[in-house]
Amino acid sequence: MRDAAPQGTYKVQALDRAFAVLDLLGESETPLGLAQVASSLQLHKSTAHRFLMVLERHHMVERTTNGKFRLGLRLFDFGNRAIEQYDLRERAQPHLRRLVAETEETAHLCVLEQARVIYIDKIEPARSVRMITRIGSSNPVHCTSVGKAILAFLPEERISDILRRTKFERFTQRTIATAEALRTEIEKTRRRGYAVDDEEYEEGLRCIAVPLLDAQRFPVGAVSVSGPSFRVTAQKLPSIANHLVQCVRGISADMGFTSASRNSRVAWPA
Amino acid sequence: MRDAAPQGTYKVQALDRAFAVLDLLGESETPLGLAQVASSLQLHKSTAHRFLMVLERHHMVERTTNGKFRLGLRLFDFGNRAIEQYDLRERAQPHLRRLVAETEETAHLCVLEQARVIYIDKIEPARSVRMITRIGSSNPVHCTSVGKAILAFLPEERISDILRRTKFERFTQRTIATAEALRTEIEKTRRRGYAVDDEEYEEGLRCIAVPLLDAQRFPVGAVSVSGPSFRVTAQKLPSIANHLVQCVRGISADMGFTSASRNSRVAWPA
DNA sequence: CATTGAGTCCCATATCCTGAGAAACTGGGG
DNA sequence: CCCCAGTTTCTCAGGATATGGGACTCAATG
Repeated sequence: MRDAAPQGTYKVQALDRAFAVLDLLGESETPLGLAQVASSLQLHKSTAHRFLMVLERHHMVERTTNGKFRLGLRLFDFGNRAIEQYDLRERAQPHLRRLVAETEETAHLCVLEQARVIYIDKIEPARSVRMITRIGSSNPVHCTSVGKAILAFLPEERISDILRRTKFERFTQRTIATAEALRTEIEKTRRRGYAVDDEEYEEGLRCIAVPLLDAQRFPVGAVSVSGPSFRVTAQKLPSIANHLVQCVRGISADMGFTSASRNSRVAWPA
Repeated sequence: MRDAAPQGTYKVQALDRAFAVLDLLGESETPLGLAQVASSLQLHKSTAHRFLMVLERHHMVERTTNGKFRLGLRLFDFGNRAIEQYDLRERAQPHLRRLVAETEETAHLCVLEQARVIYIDKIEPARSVRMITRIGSSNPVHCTSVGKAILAFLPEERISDILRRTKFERFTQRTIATAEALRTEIEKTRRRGYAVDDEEYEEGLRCIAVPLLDAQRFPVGAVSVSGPSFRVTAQKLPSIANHLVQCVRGISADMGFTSASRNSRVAWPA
């Protein structure tokens, strides 16, 4: 769905196909039968079958009792290992919880990957409309507060690279649809220190984000607070931003991102 | 590490290799360079390189700033999707939290996959020695309370199948090392309704588990409470077991596992 | 400056994957 | 009970596809 045509200089057909299978099963709400997989991906049934058997041997997919396929728990294992290397998530959690307690709105923790932001954690207030975000999923930068927050503190070179790769898809009336508009928005963000998404991604949803800077003032991620526009009003923005800044400061301290530049950045790449 | 030789009738070399790469990166504490990957897996430099490039294109691995490779966040995405299909985890969480509050020990939620148990959630008490379990990882059935709890309520056929496939690796002095011994242990578990792991997996760690039964009284998982032996004493076992039973009952109710047998089990395979 | 080791890239070859097709199931309905 | 349609499983020979030898670059080291 996201990147339908995985082209590139290096190719291993079998891998592209295998990931296409996993993608398909991941997108699907319900488990799929062999025939469905084969036809969806235009694979020969015997090819699809072989792939599924191999994937099953690796526990990347598993079969339900009625013989259909769905994603396997090995992926869950891998996912946890992957995220573990970012101990950011773990360290940030207590701070996020406090933030949620203070604001009573949903908080997200994100990092930038390539030209998109990935949600690596979400904390929801005790009772609230449940947000539809899925941890692990990614969004474009141009229509999210976290995207703009990170963008604003990136070196110019990275910014233009990312803007070049962004498609500026429209989601609502207010979605920022051009690179120029986003540039002025970034400027604004940089000045006031926090980014706002005012129903630019979803009707009725307002978000506000602050970047998380490492010792070199490089944005390693961002924290946001999101809620329905009628609760997250314009007047409340500064107050929420303040909570966000406190939260981010706490995380920075925990991560050892003190202003004194660290001697090595080996363990903490962008 | 776990299953070093992924043999089977169906084979796709490229996939086996790709997963070996992911495995390697997942096991490794630190990111690895191309040369390390190639030599660890006995792959040619150029082969390893191509795989890593393709995996990177799919975001299954990513490069740190110093050019080394580690697991990518796409895996995190997949992992979350995989676990989402088990809404068990989500539903169970509040109950687990309460259980942890009551017992002040760590709680785990597990399911059975093939012949091993997989930890799909872990809740830790506010302050406690941190347990080393990693969510998503799997353990054999014979040395864990959850394994025994599930085993005890499985149909005979499945039990013998699993016992046949278990290697009865020893971890401590007390590890149950034979199928016969495990059988009598299972019998005991069935009678008293809860399973105990008395330092059978790790020195000084005692666990107690209760199975989570669906409407057909089929064990879909298990919940356990674990803590240092000096706190989780023999006298406390019945009391903890009681909390566990309450917890599991709550989850069952939430999942709709009422005693009245449900009309369809399509959505809930083993 | 030579040397060593890591990473990137190209290309002819043989290996490994592909997909046609047939067999084995499954589960309705007549 | 039998047949049929749909699905899954299995086999095999041909050829597309991944393989790995090797050349090249770059950086670090002596």
